[in-house]
Amino acid sequence: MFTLIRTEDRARRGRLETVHGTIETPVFMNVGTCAAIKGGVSAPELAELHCQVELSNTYHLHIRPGDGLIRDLGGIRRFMNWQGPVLTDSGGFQVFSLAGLRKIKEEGVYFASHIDGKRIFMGPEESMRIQSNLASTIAMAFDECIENPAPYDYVKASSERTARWLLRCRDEMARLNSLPDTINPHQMLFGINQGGTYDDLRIANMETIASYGLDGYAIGGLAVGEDTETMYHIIDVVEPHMPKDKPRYLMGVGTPVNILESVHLGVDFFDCVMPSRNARHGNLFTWRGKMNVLNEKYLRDPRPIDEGCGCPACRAHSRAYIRHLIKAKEALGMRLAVMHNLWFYNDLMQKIRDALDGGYFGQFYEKYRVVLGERVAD
RNA sequence: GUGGAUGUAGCUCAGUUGGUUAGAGCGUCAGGUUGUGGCCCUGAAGGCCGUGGGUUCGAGUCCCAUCAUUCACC
Repeated sequence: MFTLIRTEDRARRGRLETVHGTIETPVFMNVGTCAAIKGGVSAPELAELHCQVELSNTYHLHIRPGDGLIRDLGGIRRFMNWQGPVLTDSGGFQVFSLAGLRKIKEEGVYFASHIDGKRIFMGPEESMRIQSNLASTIAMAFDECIENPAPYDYVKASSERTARWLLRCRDEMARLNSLPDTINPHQMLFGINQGGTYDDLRIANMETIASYGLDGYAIGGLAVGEDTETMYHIIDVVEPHMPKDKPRYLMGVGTPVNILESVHLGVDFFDCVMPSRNARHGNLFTWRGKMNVLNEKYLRDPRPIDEGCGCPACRAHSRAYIRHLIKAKEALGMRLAVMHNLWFYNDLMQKIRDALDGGYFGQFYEKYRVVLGERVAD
């Protein structure tokens, strides 16, 4: 059940109630591909970082350790001891970004595992069955994610096929949810909009899938090669055609500024590997902009990463220490950096929600769309 | 002490029969990273080629001496 609490122009303050807890939106979902946040942050610690929704991945968990095993152990939430909601990505993106030797047909995709090269088939029904076994709160539709730019005719054929796959996802999900031994019989399904960088294909696709009456709608196929202005343009074009009373999810995006701009355009859900991946290489986010803590100027800097930050790294450790740990490839260095960035992203979303609640999101947006994209001065 | 081997970037090493401005990997410095393969990409700085002499139009390369490191044998 999704409720719009307040809007300011196109920006939305909402609430999604699920069987695994309530999600306050706009929200950033913390990416834990293999039922783990890379960098060594456990699920209970994730809660301390104010994470609301954990994101895991169908493709990776299907290959290892296997969705049957996770089902036997009570589903992914029990497996990783995460109390809150979980969103599982369908595997569509990974099939196209990781797997080798793929062959796309109407029934689904034939591809080779990136772990051992084993031949695997995944289609809409397989993806739904895996996600049902994982027993996530929200399942994503199985789609084809096309890199931009791509030829018009190919994008048209592909997005139409993805829409046909979506109906099969919906039907299979309904069947699985009605089975007596399903772990989460209330599993939700989000459809995914495709259409590359072509306005007419995006709109046609969105209008088609909006009629399917799903639990939420995602914009996929962005931040995959096109420039940032094109990405904003597509969101701007598609958003008016998305159901107002359903959550909107922009997949795989993005930088703090990307998120701010997209909330401004009416998006509710986000996920991105950026806070964790960048953290592992010393790129940290602060309220005064971006920082590379590996820079030599931080060699003897006794200050925390971001003064005023309440994260476990900033409460206890200096820039000099964290710089040393990452350079020495100590696991603790990555862990502290990842915790900081996840805390920052969750804090960013909290402040966005506060601004929407307080009716000053416009001012907040104008101020931070500039600051957050800059590099910290000192 | 005798004989051999090796000395080139911070480290490990390429460098053709002597021929433009001496290269690579790693490290360092600085960018990038968007539904995650603990990756990957881009750029930059950094050299009296152990030292001194010689041969030559021209030497990292050939010759002599010397120093250092190292191995073998006394």
